[in-house]
Amino acid sequence: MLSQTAEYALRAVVLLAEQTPGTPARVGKLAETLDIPQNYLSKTLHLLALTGVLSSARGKGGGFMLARPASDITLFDIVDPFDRLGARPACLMGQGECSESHACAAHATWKAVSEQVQAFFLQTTLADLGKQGRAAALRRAPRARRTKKM
Amino acid sequence: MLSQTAEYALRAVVLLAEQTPGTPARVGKLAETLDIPQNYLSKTLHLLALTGVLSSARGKGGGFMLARPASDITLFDIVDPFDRLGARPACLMGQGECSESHACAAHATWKAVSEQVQAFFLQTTLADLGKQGRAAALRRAPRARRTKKM
DNA sequence: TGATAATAGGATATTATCATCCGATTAGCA
DNA sequence: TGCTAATCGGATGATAATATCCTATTATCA
Repeated sequence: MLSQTAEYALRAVVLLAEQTPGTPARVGKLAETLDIPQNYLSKTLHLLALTGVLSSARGKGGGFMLARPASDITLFDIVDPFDRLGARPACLMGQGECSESHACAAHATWKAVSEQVQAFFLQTTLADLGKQGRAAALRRAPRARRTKKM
Repeated sequence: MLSQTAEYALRAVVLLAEQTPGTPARVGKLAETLDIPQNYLSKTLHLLALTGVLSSARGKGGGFMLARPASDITLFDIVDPFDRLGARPACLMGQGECSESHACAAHATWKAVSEQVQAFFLQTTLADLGKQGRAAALRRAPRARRTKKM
């Protein structure tokens, strides 16, 4: 679903959200905890600093930390710089223009599902991830109708 | 959302479903119509023939055609050989085991959305794609709450 | 039975993603 | 002001996905 890079970013930011606010965390420590290549994570987090999700401090005692409250950071903010969730052509079949009027074969059916995915990333904040218990407010999906063949 | 290969497969099979049944279509013609590299499409369709979705005939007058009625072929059947939709670890954060008991931070929230996506592929058949008009039976997703920053 | 039209499929090239290396830059502290 | 700890970031290497090439195989038809 997500690229490796976006997944790294997500895991690192979730970890940062658990840190005591105001104190930056070193990339080396994060990378070790999460088992992610350090230099790679460094660049990934750097990009998130450029987009305003994180703030970074160089030099001794430096590191990365959230740039704003967890409740103000959506999963979209974290993932989009890497996976372009927004710019993605919503069309399943890769058709250039696939609007209501000029729809591809899968358009109508896919659109509803696709919007739910986008809404999830746009609406879920870092803070929401903490409260796992009552997060099942989202209604469950219906069970699959057929079993796989193959 | 889908890999290039899976998208090619989907578009080709949709086109095959529109063909008059019983008469195989040549890869060369399909590739030209869909603007897909011919040799690449050839292998893609060959794999679908191996999984039983298509049947193929060699020699003069040969080609590919659906192996069973369009209403018996789900999008999952077409896409899974390439993108392993089923085997995909359902965990957003790439955590190895992410069950109800030992859940990652995003588990509960993501699960509902993820299941809707899977259900879409499992339930939607090639035949369904034809009837676009009334396909909006699937309820619409709620509108996004926040606007993007960046 | 030979010519022709089609898929079958291995080998290989191309491209994008993922990852590493290492020097440059910056900030804190003695 | 020099030493050290950290990010910054370009260059480069490794791996997987995508695409092409070319020959083998199979079936139809004259």
